[in-house]
Amino acid sequence: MNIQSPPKNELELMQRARLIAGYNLSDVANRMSLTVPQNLQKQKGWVGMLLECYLGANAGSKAEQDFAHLGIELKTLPVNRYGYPLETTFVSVAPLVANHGITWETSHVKNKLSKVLWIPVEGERAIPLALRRIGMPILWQPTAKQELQLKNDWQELMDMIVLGKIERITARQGQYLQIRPKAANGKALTPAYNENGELIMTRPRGFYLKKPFTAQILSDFLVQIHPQQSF
DNA sequence: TCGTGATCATAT
DNA sequence: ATATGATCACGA
Repeated sequence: MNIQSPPKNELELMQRARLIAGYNLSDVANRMSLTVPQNLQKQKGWVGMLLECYLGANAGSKAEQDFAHLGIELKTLPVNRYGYPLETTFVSVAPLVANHGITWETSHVKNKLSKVLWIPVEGERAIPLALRRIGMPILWQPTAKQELQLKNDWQELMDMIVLGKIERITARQGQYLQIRPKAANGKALTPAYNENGELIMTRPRGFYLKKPFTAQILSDFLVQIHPQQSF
C-alpha cells in the first residue's frame, strides 16, 4: 500500500481531508493501492484505518492522538442519509484500576476529545462499502458547555468505578458519555474492584459518545457554513 | 426499529 | 491482555 507522510500542520491536514470529500471509499482505496472488503463484518475498523492511512496518521497502536504533533484526534463517523450518526463513537478504554488521582483534566477522555477531526462517511448497509461517500471534514473543539456535559458524565461514571460499582454501570447512564464493553469477545477479562474493595475480573469497558452528542457536532457545523438557513 | 451488550481485525 | 480502529446483531 502507499504511505502518506504526516501532515506538517493543521492546514495541510485539513486540505488533505477536503480533497476526498465527495469521493467514495473505493476512490481512496484505489489511490492507496488497497482493496475494499465486501462489508465491515470482519473488518469493523477498516474505514477508520483507510482514512488514517490516507491522511498520514502515525499508524500503529500507539496511545493518544492520531496526530500527536498537531494535538488532533481523527474519528470517522458513519451517518445515515440525513447525516445522523449510525453508531456511537468509541473514545478510550475505561481505567478500572489504578485510577486514583485521575481527574477530568488528566483523563484520556478529555485529552482525546480536546480537538477532533470528524469525517462523516455514508454508513447505511444498503450502500455497498466501496460506494459509500466521504463527507466534509469537521475540525472540532468542545464548547465550554459540551465539555461540562462530558465532564459531568465522566465524573459520575468514574465515581462508580472507584466505588467498586463497575458491574452496576449500564450503557443507559450518562447523558452524552456512556460506558460499554470493549473487548475482543466475552471471554476477555481485566482486573477491577468490587463494592467490597476486592479484586475481581470483569469485561474490559470503554467510554463512548452517544449519538445525540456527535449529531450536535455535525449540526453545529452545518449552521456555521449555512447561517442563513439555520431555522 | 434501535440501543445495549457483544464482537472483529491487527499490532505490540 | 491492552491498545488501536470501530460495527455487529439480537432482545426489548
